[in-house]
Amino acid sequence: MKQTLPKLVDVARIAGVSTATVSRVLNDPSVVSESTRNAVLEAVKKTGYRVNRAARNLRTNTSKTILALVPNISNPFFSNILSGLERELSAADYNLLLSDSGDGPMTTEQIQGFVAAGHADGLIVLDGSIALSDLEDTQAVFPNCPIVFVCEWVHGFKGHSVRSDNAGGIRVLVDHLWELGHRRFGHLAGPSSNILSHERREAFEARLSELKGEVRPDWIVQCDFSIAGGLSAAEVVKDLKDGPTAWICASDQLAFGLISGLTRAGQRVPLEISVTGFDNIEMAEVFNPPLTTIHQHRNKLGHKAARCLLDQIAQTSDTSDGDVHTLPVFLVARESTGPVFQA
Amino acid sequence: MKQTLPKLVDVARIAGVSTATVSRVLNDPSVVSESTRNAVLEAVKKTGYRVNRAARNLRTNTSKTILALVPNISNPFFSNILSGLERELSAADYNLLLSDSGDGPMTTEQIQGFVAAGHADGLIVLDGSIALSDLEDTQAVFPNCPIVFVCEWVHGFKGHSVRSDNAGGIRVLVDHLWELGHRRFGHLAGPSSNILSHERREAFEARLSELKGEVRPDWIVQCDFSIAGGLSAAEVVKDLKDGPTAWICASDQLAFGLISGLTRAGQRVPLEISVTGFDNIEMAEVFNPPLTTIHQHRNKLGHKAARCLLDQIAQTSDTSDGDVHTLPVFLVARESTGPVFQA
DNA sequence: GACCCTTCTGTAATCGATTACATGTCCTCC
DNA sequence: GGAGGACATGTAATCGATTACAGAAGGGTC
Repeated sequence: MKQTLPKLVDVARIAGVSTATVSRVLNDPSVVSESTRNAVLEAVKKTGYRVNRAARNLRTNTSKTILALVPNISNPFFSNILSGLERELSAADYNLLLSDSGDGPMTTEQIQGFVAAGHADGLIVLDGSIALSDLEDTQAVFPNCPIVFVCEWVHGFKGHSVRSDNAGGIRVLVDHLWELGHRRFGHLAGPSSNILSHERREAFEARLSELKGEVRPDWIVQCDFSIAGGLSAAEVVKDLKDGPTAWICASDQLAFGLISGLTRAGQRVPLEISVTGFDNIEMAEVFNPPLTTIHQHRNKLGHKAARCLLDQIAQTSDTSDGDVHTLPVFLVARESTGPVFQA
Repeated sequence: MKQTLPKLVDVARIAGVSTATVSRVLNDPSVVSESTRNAVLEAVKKTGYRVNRAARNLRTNTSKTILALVPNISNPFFSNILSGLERELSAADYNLLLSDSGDGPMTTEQIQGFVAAGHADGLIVLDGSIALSDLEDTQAVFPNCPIVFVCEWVHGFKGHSVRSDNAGGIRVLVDHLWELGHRRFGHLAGPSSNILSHERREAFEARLSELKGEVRPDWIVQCDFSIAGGLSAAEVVKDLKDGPTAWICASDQLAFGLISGLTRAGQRVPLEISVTGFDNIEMAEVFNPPLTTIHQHRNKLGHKAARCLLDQIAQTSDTSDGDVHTLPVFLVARESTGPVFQA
């Protein structure tokens, strides 16, 4: 019953050639004459031969595998990026190995363990909480294993990085609300450890300053990026006297939580308070009220990162250090924002 | 610069033993005397040695890798299951290889290509649209590669399968609405090709019949599982004269779409129409109105499937065919359902 | 005809681990 | 003292592909 799989040598025997020739037909067909090539291909078909990846990997010292480090796979935002990644990689005949970095940042040990274990040809990192030194150690030990960041990134890291125009998005949101007459702005920021939180918060403060608006530190609330974060922020925020008339949230999920909490507390969005999100996840359109937010091209982020990594693998020259690819974003104005409330 | 990685033979030289002994220390420490074991471990530490997986895989004919076939990675419902999977697998020192089966069911060729390519030790399938014959072919060619279905499944397939109690969930929903006084029920079903659609639809009809309720085929609308599906169903449904007072949707996303569409059309949920979902995704709690739905333990589904697969890999005896593990679900009653409308 | 080039194919070493088998040592027991 | 067993370790074959190198065959030029 346990019929062993056909091997290269079986194909060679049937085709009446050497293993070297079979291998050449598979890897570089042009160097083999047409007649032998056809004979070999026929033998391949007849035997149903498939290359043993382990053997090839051992010999060529590659794995045709890319490892993705994700802080939390179950986050729908990441899954969209993975989808883009997977599509691009599988088109290039690469496999996608997935690893959830779980709670807390990963250590050098873990990263290198993963690389060595999966023998990955490259790393896609969606987790900006990794220490710079760990990354540099990894690069030192595996100089031929390029690392590309998507969405998040790490300051000072020399390597490619693909991200959305976070600051631009926030700026557009502030402007949108400003034009609607809002002057008192609040911000639900992401966790302080997160680079996107910083980026968005800074952009928020900067744009507000440019417009000569008031930046009130007590109107900047730090939460995690989840719905629950938004809900608990609402508890704090709902009782503010003369509080913000507009809240800019660092993610759609935060915005959902906030709106939900405010609504329960009897406040009307957008009539009394305007709220914006960031990401434009699918839900934003059907939420009640439909959410004004910033659209990120998540699939494209994944695509681009994959391309970027594959390019680096292809060209052995690693001269290209530190390109930052920033993808544009755009405002999707829906009904969670409106003119400032006239009592 | 390109310092080659330390190999087994390097460790052996430094520890003053043979490669066989080093290998034994790494794989079955108990057979080696304590003194040599310590010497070897020290040498391992000193060199920073890590086993070359490709070599090991080649020699042992295993890969310590599980391949997950997912219909659509970007679906947040799946990503939660993946998360459970990943956690369990990585705890057992297995890798998770991800493959998006994309549009349309996969062919034998593709499946086997993936198995052979990734040289997976096992398969987790979340896609019920694969043909039975393709699965059986795969089992014939790779008898040592167990296949476990999660969430979805394929009729007639001999093998383990982990799923939620879909019928039970629907039954509870019908009863819940029945008790609220509803007698005219509609159902937004998933795509006809999907096994869950069937299961849930049949349970819907069965329970309604048991209660001596009326099953109206024209009140059963087929959509895909997406938000967009619910929105377009709303277009059809909103103009029904004396239509259902309660809609049971085959997924939360459908319910969101439906509620959103109905609300836009001026109908009030739950005052005039009650709507239920299925899944209890995070969003259900903060949706407006909060969604009455069935909670599925998605993480647990992933966990269980992984355990199930690992168990099969561990025991070489493949006597165990066809266990179905059904996980319980429960009703989460929120505000999208209410007593039947009295005009 | 001699020489060289091009084109195609075969031989055999190699990647880095695992493991069957052989060997050696030491201990126990009759 | 010798047989037998338990335990620890080493030797070398092996997994299945890739590829450097060598060799053969054919063709063109002087």
